[in-house]
Formats: sequence, C-alpha cells, structure tokens
Amino acid sequence: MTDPDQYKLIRRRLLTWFDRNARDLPWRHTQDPYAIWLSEIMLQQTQVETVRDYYTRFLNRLPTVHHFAKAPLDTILKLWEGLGYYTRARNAHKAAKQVTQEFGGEFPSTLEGLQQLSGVGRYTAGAIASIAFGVRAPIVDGNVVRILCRIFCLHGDPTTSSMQKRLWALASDLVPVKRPGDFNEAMMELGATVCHRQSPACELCPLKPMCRACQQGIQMDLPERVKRRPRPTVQVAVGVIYKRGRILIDKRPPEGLLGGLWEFPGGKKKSGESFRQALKREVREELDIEILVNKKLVVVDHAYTHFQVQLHVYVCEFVSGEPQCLACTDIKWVLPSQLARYAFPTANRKIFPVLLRG
DNA sequence: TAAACGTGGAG
DNA sequence: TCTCCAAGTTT
Repeated sequence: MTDPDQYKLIRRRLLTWFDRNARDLPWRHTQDPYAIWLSEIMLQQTQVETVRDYYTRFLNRLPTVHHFAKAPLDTILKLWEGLGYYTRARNAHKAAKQVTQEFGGEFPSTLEGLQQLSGVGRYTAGAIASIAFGVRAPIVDGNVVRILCRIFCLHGDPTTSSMQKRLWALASDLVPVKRPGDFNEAMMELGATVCHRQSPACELCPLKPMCRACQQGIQMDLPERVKRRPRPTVQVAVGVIYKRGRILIDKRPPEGLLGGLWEFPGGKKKSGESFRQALKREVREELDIEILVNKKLVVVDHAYTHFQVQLHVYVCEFVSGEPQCLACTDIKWVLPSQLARYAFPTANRKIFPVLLRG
C-alpha cells in the first residue's frame, strides 16, 4: 500500500472511531474561539478530568475575552489556583489583552496570528486553528507522538529536533482538509483513552491493522523513554506569623516559580542551621521584621516537577518592625477566615486545615 | 539545547 | 512511597 492510501485509511478509520467514541467534554459543545483557546491553554500538560471544572468555572465567571482581559490578574490567578503552571495564567491574561487591544477583539484565525499570542506555541496554534477555524493545521502533542511512533515504528528520542521534524511532517501529511479539528482531537482522544503509555488497549484500537509497532509486539517500547534527572529535596522553614489574630502573608514576585501567588513567609534552611534559626533569618531578610518562633504546626511534603520540598511550618508571634517588601510584591495581615480570598500554591493550602482547626 | 515550570492520577 | 506522565511554552 502506498503512503497516500494508508493515510486515507488512517483518517477514515480514526474519524469513524471518534464519531462513535468521543467523550462528552464541555469544550466540544462550542465553536467560540475564546472558549477553545481557554481549553487548550488549560489542557497543556494537564489531564482532561483536571481541566473540566476549571474550564466551566472560568467561562461562567469570564464569558468573553473582554471579561478575561479586564479582570485583575489576581482574579485570574485565584480562578487558576491549583491548576499549576501559573505562567499559563499570566500569559493568558496577556494574550486576552492582545486580542482586545491588537486584534480588535477577535481571535486571529491563522497559525501565524495565533502564535503571536502569549502562551500560544506551535501545538496550541494548530489546535485552535483546526478546531475553531477549520484550518488544515497539524498538531503534535504527547498523544500524537505516542501514536505516530507506534503506527510508523519510529525509534529514537522523540524530543530531539530531528525526530520532532519527522513527527510534525507526518502529522502535517496526515491531517485532512475536511474535519481537520476532529481529526486532531481524534488522535489525542485515541492516545488518551486507548493507546496508553503503559498497557495500550490494542484490541480496541481502530488503527491496529496498520500499526507496525503492534505487529512487531513492541508497542510498549515506543516511543523511546527520555531519561529524567533526579529530583533534589529542599528543606524549607515556613512561619504562620500572628499579630492580634491576623496572619502575615506575602505575594511572590510576578515571574518564576508560583509567580504572583500568595504564601506564608519563609525560606530554605541552610546546612548547619536549625529550622527556627532559618525562619528568623529569612523573615528578617525578606520582610525586615523580628518574630518569636513558637511550636511546630505541621510538616508538609510536596513534589514539584523538578524538585521536592518539605515545609516545616511554625506558629510565630510578631515582635517588632514594619514589614517591608524586600523579596516580595505585596504584604497583608489577614484573618484566618480571609485566607481563602487569595490564590495560594497547593503546598501552602495544605496548611489551611491545620490552621483553621487549631 | 536544556532547564524551568504544578498538580493529581495511575500502576 | 515512588516513578511516570498528561491536549507545551518560554527562556
């Protein structure tokens, strides 16, 4: 069979399968480019089931790109709280402003136009163009990588530029003129529900007849695994600092890890230093205040992508000084009942129940 | 090019 | 408990 014939077969079988097996997802009930864009940003490196509720909440609260653009970043971050990769939220805010200010309130419909938006790369531009505008644009996400590597038996590290080039070229050849968005969604759907990383359900796969990896019985070995670096553990001292029933919280710098989120003050423990010493030092360095460190409240373990932290949380009493923003953007004294108004990282939120109970 | 960037679910 | 990894982008 020639390549074009095989491509036609793949398209037809995949779309037929998709028509019968597509999950009912909220963003599949709309044609609104804003809603499609929002879903695609949220779905970056994030599973469907995690995104569902966030997506619905966002659209109810910010029904148009104008609402999104006009909302304060703090509102966006509070809605995004817990979804992770907060750069996405900050970039989305910028992108919404771009749409309203530079594109006359309409999302661009071309790949080039879409990729000008903050947080929209090659994948997301292709997804929006094909799904919202019917453009014959390819996409390559983790699912597509897995499916293509298996169907065409592609060996080698899929993250290298040469392999990426092959994958994008294949995806580009495969995506049909008719229903390009459905085809792209179908590829991802197949990867998410059938062609799993471990234990792929080949018996349920519409592409089994043309899957070279399956024919050779090596589907589990493709795509080739990328070696990961070890994750170091960081020891952090955290203070819940009280002053007349209120707690001191600070806002992190706008860029970098957890940028723009609120947190309880603290910092890394140095070797040879106790947690209590570290806490007093960090609070002095970052806020220029003196505190009394009382009892240990809780120890929180949390894993990030590239390191793990152990938060040693202490109840503290404010002693003296006026808090300064030396390593943060904003400072507030809040009642425990008001904590929920602010966007906190998940590791910090793990402290809330202990706090409100005690 | 490689590293930074969150979180929750699955095995 | 631990490792992998999921609809990637930016620097």
